[in-house]
Amino acid sequence: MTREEVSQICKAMSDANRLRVIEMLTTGEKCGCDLLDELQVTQPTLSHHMKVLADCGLVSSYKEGKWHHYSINCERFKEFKEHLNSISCCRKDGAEGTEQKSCCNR
Amino acid sequence: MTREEVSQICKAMSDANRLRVIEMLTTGEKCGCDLLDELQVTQPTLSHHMKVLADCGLVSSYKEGKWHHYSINCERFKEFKEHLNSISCCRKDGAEGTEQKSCCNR
DNA sequence: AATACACATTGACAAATATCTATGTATGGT
DNA sequence: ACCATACATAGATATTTGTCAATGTGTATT
Repeated sequence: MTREEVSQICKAMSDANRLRVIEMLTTGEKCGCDLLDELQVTQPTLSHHMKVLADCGLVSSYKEGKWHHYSINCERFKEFKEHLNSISCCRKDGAEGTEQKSCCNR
Repeated sequence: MTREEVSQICKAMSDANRLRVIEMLTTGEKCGCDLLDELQVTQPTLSHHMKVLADCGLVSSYKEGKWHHYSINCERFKEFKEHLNSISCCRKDGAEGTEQKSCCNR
């Protein structure tokens, strides 16, 4: 997963309404109208948000009659989480005594 | 961690330059000038990005003489990753046979 | 004191984003 | 055939964002 892809997914998740959608989808797939009931936005706005979530690959959908069913793209979401988990914020070597107080190359 | 906090952190990570900064900080703390050497932005722009990263709590800093040393706030970053990991995209019960093809409440 | 360096702040601007209203397109029911 | 529902698209607008040039502040060096 490239840095651009990570940034695109983060951007998709940076909106509270879209985060809410993702939370709702964790309990199983939903149609747009179900999502719309819970959010304080108009239908075109939801449509826009779902496109953003689909474009970055986080959400999949299929059409059945009138309804579009949305669900989390589990594989994609896992890739994303694993990428973040691979970003370590602590030094891995056990040498606690050798902390470098300054890394500045000057 | 509230949804607003998650969205704020995601927004901070939604910029490729800021993601690059986070990657660089995984190898240890850096001063602004070190970061500036690697990025294709001016100093005020970097200053802006570092403020965004600091405001959401992802990055800490301290001043030493002329230099500001930046590092990842490990605790905060871990909180964030754990929050994401807690968002499951698959059903947990082992009942593969009972997949619901439609969740639409209509 | 004068200069150089590291960084923040201010103000400006273009691009991106979230949101809405209005409208179009299928689909299903009466 | 008509109407209601579910969703997308187009266009408009206000806000946010990324970026820069100019400038200010503190620190170290000469």
